[in-house]
Amino acid sequence: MRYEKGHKDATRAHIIEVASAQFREHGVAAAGLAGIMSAAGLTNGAFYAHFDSKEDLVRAVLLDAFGQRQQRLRANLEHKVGIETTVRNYLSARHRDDAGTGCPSAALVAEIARHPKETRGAFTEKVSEIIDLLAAQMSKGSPAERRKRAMAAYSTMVGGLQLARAVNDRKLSDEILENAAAAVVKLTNES
Amino acid sequence: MRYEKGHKDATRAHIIEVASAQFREHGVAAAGLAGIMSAAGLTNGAFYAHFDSKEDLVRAVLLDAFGQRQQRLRANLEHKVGIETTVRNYLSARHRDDAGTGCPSAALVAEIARHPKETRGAFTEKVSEIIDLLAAQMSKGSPAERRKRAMAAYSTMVGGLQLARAVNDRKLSDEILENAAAAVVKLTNES
DNA sequence: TGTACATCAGTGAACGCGCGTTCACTGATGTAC
DNA sequence: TGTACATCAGTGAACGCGCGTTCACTGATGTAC
Repeated sequence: MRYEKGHKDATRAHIIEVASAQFREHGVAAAGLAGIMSAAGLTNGAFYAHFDSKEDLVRAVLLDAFGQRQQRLRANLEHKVGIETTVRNYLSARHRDDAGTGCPSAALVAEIARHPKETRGAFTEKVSEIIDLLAAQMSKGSPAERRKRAMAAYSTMVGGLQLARAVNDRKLSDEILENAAAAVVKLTNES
Repeated sequence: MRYEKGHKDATRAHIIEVASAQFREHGVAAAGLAGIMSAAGLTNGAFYAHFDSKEDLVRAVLLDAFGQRQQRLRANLEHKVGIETTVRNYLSARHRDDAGTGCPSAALVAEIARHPKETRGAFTEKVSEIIDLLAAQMSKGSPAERRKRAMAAYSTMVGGLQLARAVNDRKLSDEILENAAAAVVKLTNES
């Protein structure tokens, strides 16, 4: 073999990594395959040795990006990090200003709603798992009540981050982050 | 004159109306000018008699669509409709299933964040006014406190509606709407 | 009153461009005999 | 051991297509003289 074992898998993972950042930063539609492949150090023709279509890549990116976020949430759970820390990190200036490595929901949710059902299915599954992880970080209430509050919490987090990103006024943007975070913290501390 | 007085203004308004629906339904990037113009009963060449560029149309659409929503909120205020009704209408199955006539923030916020600063400026101004109108509907708390809660409320509404639209599972989608609405109602009734 | 010209909303073909996708090809390696 | 062939990740040009934008033109009307 010309390439060592595992080379192709590594290349695939690298394409996903590059695409993941570009999708979250510029949106799926605005990130072209030629740009992604050249940023990955390859030519555009090689793409179809790894993926069936751009849509196939979108699905792979969603699973990968959400998977990374789940790992972080699981680590938080294991180290008994409070949900307030999770929420404050999410609704932070750093997260607002670095979409490329941030939450896939905040970056892509509206676009996903217009994608084929396979893509939406992958998104749905991951969002449901994220909601469960948020619920697991809460201390008070029954599991069912916690999941309900986690849905509201995630809605506020995703919406607040997006509004803070879109708004052209630093002060208003900071206020949205702060007030959304305060509301989520309050909500999650109830029983 | 070949056309009666006001004809051009009416045509412009009609293009904005058609574009407004298409942008909210398919996104700005996915809605092409040729498709918008032909849906408006015109040919693509006529576009530039009304707008400088697609970006110019985006700004006009934002001002118009938000303006319509402001009118409805002002009418609610005048008729002393409770904020619970506003919130329940926003986080409803009908609003979820009809993006074309719905909230421009929920449909376009992530895309707006990637647009030029003039467009973001128009968005910012309108979002700030919407937040004020939500705050005005609240009964308890000082104006400053109400505006803070309105920011959190709007974040939850925008995020919840988007998640409900993207998710591929009717039950989960309904739950997100319900739990986001319950959290917003609770938040807005506090002092 | 009749004719020549100006106005202007809208037409429709064309522009260059980047998109997702296809495909004949390359070239380094492993395998068969 | 030496040679012919198979494998396969990656190359790079080309495909048709739709995009935003431009522009010479149309044709019905109002205006000037």
